Amino acid sequence: MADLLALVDCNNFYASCERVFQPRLRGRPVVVLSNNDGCVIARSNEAKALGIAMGAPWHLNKDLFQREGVIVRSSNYSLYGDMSARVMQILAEMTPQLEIYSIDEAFLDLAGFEGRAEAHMRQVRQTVLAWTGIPVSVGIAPTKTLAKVANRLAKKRAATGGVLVLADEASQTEALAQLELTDLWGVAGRLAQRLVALGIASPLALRAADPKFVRQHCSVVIERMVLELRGMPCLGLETVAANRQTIMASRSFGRPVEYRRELEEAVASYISRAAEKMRRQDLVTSAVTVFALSNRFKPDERQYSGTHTVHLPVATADTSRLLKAALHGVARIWQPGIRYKKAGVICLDLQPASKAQPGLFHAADGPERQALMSALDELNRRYGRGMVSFAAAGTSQAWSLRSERRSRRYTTRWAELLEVKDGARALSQAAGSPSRGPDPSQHKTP
DNA sequence: TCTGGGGTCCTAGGACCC
DNA sequence: TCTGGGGTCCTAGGACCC
Repeated sequence: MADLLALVDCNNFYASCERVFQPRLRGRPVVVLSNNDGCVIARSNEAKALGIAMGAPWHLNKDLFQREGVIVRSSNYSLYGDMSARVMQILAEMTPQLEIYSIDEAFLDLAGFEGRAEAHMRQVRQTVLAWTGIPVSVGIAPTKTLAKVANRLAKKRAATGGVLVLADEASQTEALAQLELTDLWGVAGRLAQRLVALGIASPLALRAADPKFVRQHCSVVIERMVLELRGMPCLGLETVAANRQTIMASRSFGRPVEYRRELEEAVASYISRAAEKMRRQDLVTSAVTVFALSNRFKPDERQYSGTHTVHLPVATADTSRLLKAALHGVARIWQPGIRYKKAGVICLDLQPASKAQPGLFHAADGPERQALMSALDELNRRYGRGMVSFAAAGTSQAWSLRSERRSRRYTTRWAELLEVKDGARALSQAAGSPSRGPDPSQHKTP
């Protein structure tokens, strides 16, 4: 039999956290609201029983909340982050391998617990509850997708005592028979519609589907899902946290924004938040996306979604440099006459500041560019395509060495990249086009 | 008047290369 | 200059998750 893994999921996490510190909330309907108190992002079981939906806008439900005596809390992310760390700490102490999947979920490797997986996880569940006050549910199965299924049913069926094992095909079949397509992890409305159109109307039908067929008509994601439902693991346990790829800062506006100045001010504050986050994590970015959207809830207003990415000559987490780039982005996407509802910035292509790669070789259009293009060909021949790439930056063209992370499939080491960089500079100079970008050798990485 | 914020992965399609 | 196939890279956008 395949190794088992467990999914531990905190019940109604944010609502449970509030209860830990306010015992009077126990047994009563509790909801937690999003940042601007805009909509519901967590509900206690009692609140769910009242029919309050996830994401329900507060302003449309105020009356209901009042009538039913629902206790409404603003979110307190530092509290939730702290509680999460305590829960994860306990899980890590009780099982050797785990993947922290989100603030309130973790996958645990149960290899080595043969024959006592369920008993062990009941023990874990009791310990977490006793030491933190947070109730959790546990699903145990051979694959992540089935563990999600088990977890969902463990939450729903009181008789399970919060732990459900789906180790064999018979129990898996029985479980899947009770679910809708959209109960599966990774299937939401659109995908479910597509599957139904293909004649696949239930989780059991999906399990029985031909993997190649669903890949052809949907995607490789669904193909994997079919195999996972059959108990064949396609999604491994990622015990080492992957490096973050993007950092975003965005907000909805309390009232529509109609002046460019206002949008610029908002973007400036997002940039400073994002830059702060990056510096805290010792990261730098080499491209910033700016976006701004109209109000999608007002179909009679003109709809607009503007987005523009600005490539930076040097990877940085410096607020003023990022701001300059972002304001350039605002200039590109600004449309007068739009009532903007939301905007934000996304810092892409994150790299550790200590390993940040310096160096872009700016080139003008025209003959110089031709010369650099042939230099690029030469580099591609020498080092393989993709090592040296070409990026548009405003009206000029920029040469950039791709980050080690982006080009990991070329398995190139840092020393070799330096060699490529020097080669590129030598070539561009030989081609009669002095590099006008910052001199990479002068650039001090922090 | 009031409807979250922060992520990931995948695909399609165009540009460009050999 | 044209032809075509095979390939990479980039971006936008869709879909999903918590």
